[in-house]
Amino acid sequence: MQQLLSAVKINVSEGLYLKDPDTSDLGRQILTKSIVMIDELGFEMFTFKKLGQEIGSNESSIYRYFENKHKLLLYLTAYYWTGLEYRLVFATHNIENSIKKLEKAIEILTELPVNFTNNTTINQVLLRNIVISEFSKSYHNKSVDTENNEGYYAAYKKLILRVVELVIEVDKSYLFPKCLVSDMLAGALHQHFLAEHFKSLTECGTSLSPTDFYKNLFSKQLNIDFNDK
Amino acid sequence: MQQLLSAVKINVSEGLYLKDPDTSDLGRQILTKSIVMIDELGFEMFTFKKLGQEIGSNESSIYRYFENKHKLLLYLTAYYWTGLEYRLVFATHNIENSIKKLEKAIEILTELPVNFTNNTTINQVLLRNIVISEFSKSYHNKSVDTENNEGYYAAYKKLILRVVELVIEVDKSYLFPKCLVSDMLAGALHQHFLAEHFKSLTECGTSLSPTDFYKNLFSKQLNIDFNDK
DNA sequence: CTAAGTTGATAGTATTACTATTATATTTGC
DNA sequence: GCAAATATAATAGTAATACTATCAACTTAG
Repeated sequence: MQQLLSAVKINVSEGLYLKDPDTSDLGRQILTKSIVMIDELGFEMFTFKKLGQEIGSNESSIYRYFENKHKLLLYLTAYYWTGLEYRLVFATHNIENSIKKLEKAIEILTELPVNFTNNTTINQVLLRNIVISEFSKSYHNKSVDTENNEGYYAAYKKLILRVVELVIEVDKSYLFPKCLVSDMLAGALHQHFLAEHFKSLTECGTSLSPTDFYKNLFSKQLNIDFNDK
Repeated sequence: MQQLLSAVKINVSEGLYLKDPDTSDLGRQILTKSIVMIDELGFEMFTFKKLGQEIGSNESSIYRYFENKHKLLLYLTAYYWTGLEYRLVFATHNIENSIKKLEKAIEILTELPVNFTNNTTINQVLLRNIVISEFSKSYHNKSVDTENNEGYYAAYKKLILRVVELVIEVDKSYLFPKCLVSDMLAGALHQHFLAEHFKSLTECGTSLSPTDFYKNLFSKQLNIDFNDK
């Protein structure tokens, strides 16, 4: 399975780049180092000039891959959500029981990842940090509707709707499957953030995790028991 | 009550401004117009220079009130959360039944506001729009821990912890009161945003609202019925 | 009436977010 | 092995941002 995953090439919406960064050394270096630098500096302080200096390349060369840093962020987050969906599909495809399936889905969407592929270009752990802190900035802007039309959020939406199907499978009568799943996906990021910076606002920490919270939440919402055999 | 509320002066943490904007004409104009402009342009496109031009004043004069636009955003959002807490306290203080109390709290925290005070400086409706789109940006940055220590998020935390108390009053045995409330407060903003820009990811829209979702959520989590008499 | 405080106007700096141009490598196709 | 195409590097330049500093003008309080 590990090998299977490492062989998967994750495709990201073409509008997000000018030139596919996964087809050249420089492109892959842009991905690798931008993740490290955005994690380190935060998105606002991160610039293409600084990135160029880090990778011993030139600002203008980076602009040939990405129109601007916002598009790069969209690329990285789309990559993240697509990767999560792959994981979800692989991890659940051979589970028969739909409750067990949903349980697995919750785990995958709420847990912090380890580096789950052998991909050496993209550091999954740092990428997850970026998604926690920066993803909401990618859609909280005035061009969100245009960008949504361009399909830049397709990976995120697809992932949510896939889990919505699982929820419906478990409880057809539940009124808010979309709210519940979209709440969980954004909420899990938020709870991880609170656990790090606003400890007084969450029970999540060393003994309890967002996964525990959302499993409990889902089981009561859908009137199911994840501990049943 | 309306008069009582309009007489309330909302105090915001002193570190957020260099000079209290509520003590001069220019200061109040900064508040009034910045809300309109941030709502219109989005926070990134909003600048003190443009604001100065709008209110017929000078960039440098605005800098005498706020160190930078980030501090202004923190001021505005702190003002918003403080105002919400006032509303919550006034609306629940004469309710005996703790379930009814919690129900009221959910309504206040998840509904879109009308202009609930006579305050002519601050447009509550626009301010709420700003909170929906921009609040998460205010804490998603590298100085969040310092700013948290300075008390810049005190209003937000106080509000959450007040509702956490209500949850505990209703169900002492529930494991995740803080998660539940912090999830709701961020989640309600998120659901309103989805309803506007990602309709496929939420049931919230014309017939169902975030309030409906979270009332349903809380009632199942805490095993209570908001429709009981 | 004077002193203190408030505002306005102007100027200046470093940085950002690009675009354009040209030179130099490197790859590839034949 | 060479020409052509492509990729990268280097440099320069622009408009805008996010400030800081200075000084003059006006307002207000004692």
